[in-house]
Amino acid sequence: MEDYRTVKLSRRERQIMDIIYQHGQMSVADVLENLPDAPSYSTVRALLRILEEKGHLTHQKDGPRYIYRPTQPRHQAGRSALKQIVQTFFDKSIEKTVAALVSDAEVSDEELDRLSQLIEQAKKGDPPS
Amino acid sequence: MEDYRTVKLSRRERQIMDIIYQHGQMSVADVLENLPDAPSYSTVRALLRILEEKGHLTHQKDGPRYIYRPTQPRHQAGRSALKQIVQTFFDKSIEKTVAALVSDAEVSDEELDRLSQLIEQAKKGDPPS
DNA sequence: TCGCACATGCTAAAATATTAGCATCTTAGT
DNA sequence: ACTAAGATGCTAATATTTTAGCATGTGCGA
Repeated sequence: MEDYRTVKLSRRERQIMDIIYQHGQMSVADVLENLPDAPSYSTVRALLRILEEKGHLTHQKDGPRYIYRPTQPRHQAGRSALKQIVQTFFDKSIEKTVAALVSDAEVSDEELDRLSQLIEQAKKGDPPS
Repeated sequence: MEDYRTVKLSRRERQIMDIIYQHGQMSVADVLENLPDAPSYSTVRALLRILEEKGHLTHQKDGPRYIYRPTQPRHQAGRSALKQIVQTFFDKSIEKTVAALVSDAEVSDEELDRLSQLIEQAKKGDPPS
């Protein structure tokens, strides 16, 4: 699946997708609150409708209002987005990418330990065939 | 510094920035070649000019042609982009992000070993004050 | 139940992004 | 030095995005 962030999406559309992925699901009002340089309510509604037409969102009714959420699962969208970043900025190298992540200075020793475990598991759990 | 991918950039503008970050520096013709749904030469030139006006690119002359490259260093832009992804898709968790990276199945054992080393170094090299 | 608050449906205007074309300049080779 | 190939400067048309406004529907509390 193609990363929606590289797909033919306009600036506002991308902003909205990002916000909704971050929160899981949102009403129009929720999106409006979280949108930088917030436009009008109507504007947000129009964009949500377009994103639904394009197949990136669905909505369900919650009382009088619509609740929107992504059609593509979050983890899957995250993977694609990550892949795109790795390719663009880190020469497709997982190593360089992780290096950038852990050099953030705000990563605690506990977290680093958990990362070590994570990698050990990856080694055992998914050996090359 | 703000991630240029979340900044007020149009679809084409972002595409171009990504391509140039991926390659380091490029001529107009280079960009054109690498642009999906390639428009005309003039179009690409116009976009490069706009991106330069906005401060995201600079150019220098190389013989008869312009060579464009980003004003913000690649590693810095990469960090910002990564941060944005971590926030949007992985609940700001480095751990979840790395988990997604190493579960890619195409990560070799050698690479996983290097990752382990990387994390050990991070633990020793940058202890919390 | 009734009405108000607040939601959506729809349409259309304004702003911005995208594109192309022509005139002009500059380099590299003859 | 001259010229052809190919680059940029500039301007303007087209397409798309972004926005707002008004009419209409719907749920919840008095």
